[in-house]
Amino acid sequence: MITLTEENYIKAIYHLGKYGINNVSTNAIAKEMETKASSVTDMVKKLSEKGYVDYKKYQGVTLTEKGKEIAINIVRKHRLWEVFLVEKLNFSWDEVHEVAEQLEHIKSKKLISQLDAFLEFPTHDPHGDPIPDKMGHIKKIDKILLSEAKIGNDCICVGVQDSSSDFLKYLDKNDIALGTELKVCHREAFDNSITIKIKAKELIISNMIANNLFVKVS
Amino acid sequence: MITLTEENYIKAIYHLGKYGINNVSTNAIAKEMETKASSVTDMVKKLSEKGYVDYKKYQGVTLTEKGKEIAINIVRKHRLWEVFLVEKLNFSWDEVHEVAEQLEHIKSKKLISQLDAFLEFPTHDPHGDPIPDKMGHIKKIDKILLSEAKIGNDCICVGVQDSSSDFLKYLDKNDIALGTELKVCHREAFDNSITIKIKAKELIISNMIANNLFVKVS
DNA sequence: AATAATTTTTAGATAAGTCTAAAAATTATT
DNA sequence: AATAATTTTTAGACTTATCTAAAAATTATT
Repeated sequence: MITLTEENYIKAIYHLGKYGINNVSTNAIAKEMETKASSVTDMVKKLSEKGYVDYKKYQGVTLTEKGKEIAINIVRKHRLWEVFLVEKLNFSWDEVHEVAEQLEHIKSKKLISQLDAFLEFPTHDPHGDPIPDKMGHIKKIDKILLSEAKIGNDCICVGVQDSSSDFLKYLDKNDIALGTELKVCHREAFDNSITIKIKAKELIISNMIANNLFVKVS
Repeated sequence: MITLTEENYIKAIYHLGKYGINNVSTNAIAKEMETKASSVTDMVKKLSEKGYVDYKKYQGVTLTEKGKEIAINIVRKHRLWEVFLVEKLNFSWDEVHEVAEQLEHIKSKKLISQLDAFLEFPTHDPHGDPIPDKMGHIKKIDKILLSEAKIGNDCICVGVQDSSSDFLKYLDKNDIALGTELKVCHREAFDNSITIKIKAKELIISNMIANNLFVKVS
């Protein structure tokens, strides 16, 4: 059996490993998990013994296939629950994360397959992140950061990088949601802020915002 | 903060205390929790320090108001989730318990109040047990055991005492569900088995079955 | 290449929850 | 009312996951 703590470590390693980093460092995990490096070393040894990660002293860890399977399943559960909370229980997209963090650890194959069907097999969660299917396959969409879009591009919002409450509330306030169409009008050389047009309205967006919003160029 | 283990002990004490027993014994809790009496003593001391139970050595425990509140909230969550599983995710009534045991520990007030609304404020779970409302009030219905019904009584099934998979499957097999109407035709003096009539069909039911099925005499 | 800075690991301690075995208290039996 | 049986508690040990502080290894800097 796998414990809740083990699941959380595996999930953290998965998320850190996604960005091209193959040997996830002890310190990175400690930061992500808000714990101490020494605790991470202990846990990493345990995960290694159980076959969830490959680990060599001082070299960081990489998920094994077995570990990756578990991570993807947790991500799948997390994202399906997020869809449920937004679609069925009227949560807003900045409220779902904490609750989904709890729900993702519920163990029942039937629960998840039925939930998936009940939600009509959604492919993306409320933040635009893809939901792995039953087999663990993840559909990648060719999204770019709004900060990388070119002047004149017509775009459609497809996801967020940061899903903190503050960022999502900012988007809500400015009528930016997934599916919103916008045009990149101007980039200010000095601070890389950009002017975008949503419907008729113009809006100036800081580089930091543009760096956390994914779009698809149409 | 209250731990998962503490919640489970409080729930067990609540269920044991319901049947008129005021000072729930260490051994009874140990049996219910499938653990050892010594573990119970340790935990009961902790629950007492935290103000969830009144406890005097060798005298058993009673839930305080604070403890009862927690217990009722867990019961509410458990039963709401059971309704969700049956009504929305097509679980059968013998499959819901295990999963609800996990879901009942999810902490989010909004989740439960929204789930309650989504399910249209159900008053009973799939086994006929009442669902406490937001304030912890529990509506009692005047149900009796089928074994206590008199010959000639017209009854309607309103609940089960035992909700083990075996018992519920037996009921399914014999077309007995909540809401099913039946008439008590005959009681066999020797073994207290009774003959009931459901629609046109007659069925002989052992005393053990009749002792676990709640009915309302109409 | 030697030293400094950083990262990682080890060693030992702590808290939660459990266990076994033995002691103490309660309840039942003669 | 004394003894037997049962229940409950205590004492000490174990596991999981955490921590601090110090040691070891790696990486960066001069």
